[in-house]
Amino acid sequence: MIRNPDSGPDGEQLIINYYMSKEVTSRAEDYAQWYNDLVIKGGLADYSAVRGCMVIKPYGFTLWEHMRDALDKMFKDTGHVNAYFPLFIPKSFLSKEAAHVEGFAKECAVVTHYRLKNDPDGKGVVVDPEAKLEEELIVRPTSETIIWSTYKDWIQSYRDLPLLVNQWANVVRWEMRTRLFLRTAEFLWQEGHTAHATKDEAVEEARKMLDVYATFAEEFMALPVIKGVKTASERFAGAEDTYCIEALMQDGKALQAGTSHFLAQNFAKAFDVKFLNKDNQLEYVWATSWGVSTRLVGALIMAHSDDEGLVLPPKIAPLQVVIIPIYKGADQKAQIDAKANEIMENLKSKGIRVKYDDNDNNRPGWKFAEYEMKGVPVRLVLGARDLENNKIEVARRDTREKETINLDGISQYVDGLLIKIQFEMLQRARKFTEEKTTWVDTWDDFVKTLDEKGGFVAAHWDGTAETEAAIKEKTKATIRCIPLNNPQEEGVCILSGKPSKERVLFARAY
RNA sequence: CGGGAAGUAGCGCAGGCCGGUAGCGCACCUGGUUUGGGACCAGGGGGUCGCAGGUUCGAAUCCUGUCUUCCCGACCA
Repeated sequence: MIRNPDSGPDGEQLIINYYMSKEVTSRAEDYAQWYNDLVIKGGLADYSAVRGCMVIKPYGFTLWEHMRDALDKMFKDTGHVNAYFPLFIPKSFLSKEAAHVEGFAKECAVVTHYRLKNDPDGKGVVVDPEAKLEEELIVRPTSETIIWSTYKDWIQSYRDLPLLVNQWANVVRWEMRTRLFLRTAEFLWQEGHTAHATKDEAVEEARKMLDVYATFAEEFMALPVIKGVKTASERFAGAEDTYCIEALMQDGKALQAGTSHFLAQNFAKAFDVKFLNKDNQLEYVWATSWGVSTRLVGALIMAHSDDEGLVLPPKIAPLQVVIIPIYKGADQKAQIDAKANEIMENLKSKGIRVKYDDNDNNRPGWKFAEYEMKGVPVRLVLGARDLENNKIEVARRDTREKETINLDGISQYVDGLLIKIQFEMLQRARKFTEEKTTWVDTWDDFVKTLDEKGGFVAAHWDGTAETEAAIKEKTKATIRCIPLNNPQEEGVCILSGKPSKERVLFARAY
């Protein structure tokens, strides 16, 4: 089935070359196609036989695992524990919170039957009409309802609080239009669901988890984000406040990379979750929920990659270093093998994910291009000439710079280089985001900036949903967020001219 | 869900108008020569042409339906 299973670090089969085509559409030519090419040809994911669903391939899943593991540790470090709730939600649960059902009803997959039978006409199987469920089940689009129906049983007194639970799961939202990683009908994510005794504590939790997301995005994904709060119309269905991290992609469009919701007592009231406080009085519980998804992989691609392929930040790259030999004949090969294996062991002992690709089926140039496509941060090239001079060629993926380094101390050098690459990727992305953030004060400048420059546009807004909708209608731009700690400043709304106290961030978005 | 395009070997495509039993490049297998930016020679294997019906002596080709993907809109993480 799977041919050519290259062996990666610890025997993982990370690189599977189904796709041998060499061309990636350039960003300038067709940004959307460039993105698709990278996902497919970079070996991250494939289309599947199921509409709107993708297959995450080993290389892409390893990337996700590294993201997941880092986040999971951060959740645990902030006092959270993992649990698992059912995929199916009784239909009646969804309708208990009015705003929630309204937000999700249009994109729910529904289970109506529990059995198939042989087609009486002889071909295949059909749904058995006798096996209709009394109450249909919704495939979770998110788990607030099933979780809060459970929390009702878990929470009696203030001593049961706070309840800090996270789950890693798949969810289904029946999207009209899907895009690999960015919007698929089924996706992987984590959803944290917490219960608190006080409003302040719940708000603090929502803000804390937003900070966790922002820290993760910057430290691991090298993705600078803006922390903010959503306007009422962009709020999560059932939330009182939705916080978000917003990131800017290379094409100037914004992408919501994570959200954290202060749910107030909405779900507690819907599911009747009360606790006895210290004064022996019953109160409704305060709630939060927060999540990031495999969409982050899409963000990662669009923030850093280039026309040669993926560019992955070292901390989460499935492979951090690849070593490629160049040799003539078996004698040279043997010498190079010995040195390459020594380097590989040294790097592994530093915890670096490294692969020595001495596969003789492909020549060096082919491998260079292949690992550039896959976004491996550092490439080491070791040839007979290098061995003679006690040198090695070091190439970094992000800048495509090559240099020749003394072989002594190469593993320390690479260790440092990975840290440097991680840091510089963040610096570059941050500079890009800053340069693509424009302060404008007039409608004409607003439209012109969106059309010609893209990016975030910081402008005054009168605070009404009507104006927000009108701006979206006219320009396709939405209010991405009202930044946290936003400076207060007198001004007038760019559209209505009414007074405003602060600027908000507009952008066209994914 | 509306408009447009597409589906033929693992990948990229030709053939289709004009029906007659499928071809090219890359990849793959064998042998050899090679290896500092996607090598070359020779030989070889692989496809019920997305799927299901229909028309016909005969369908990749014509007709109908259906599934999937891409692009543009409306909805959303």
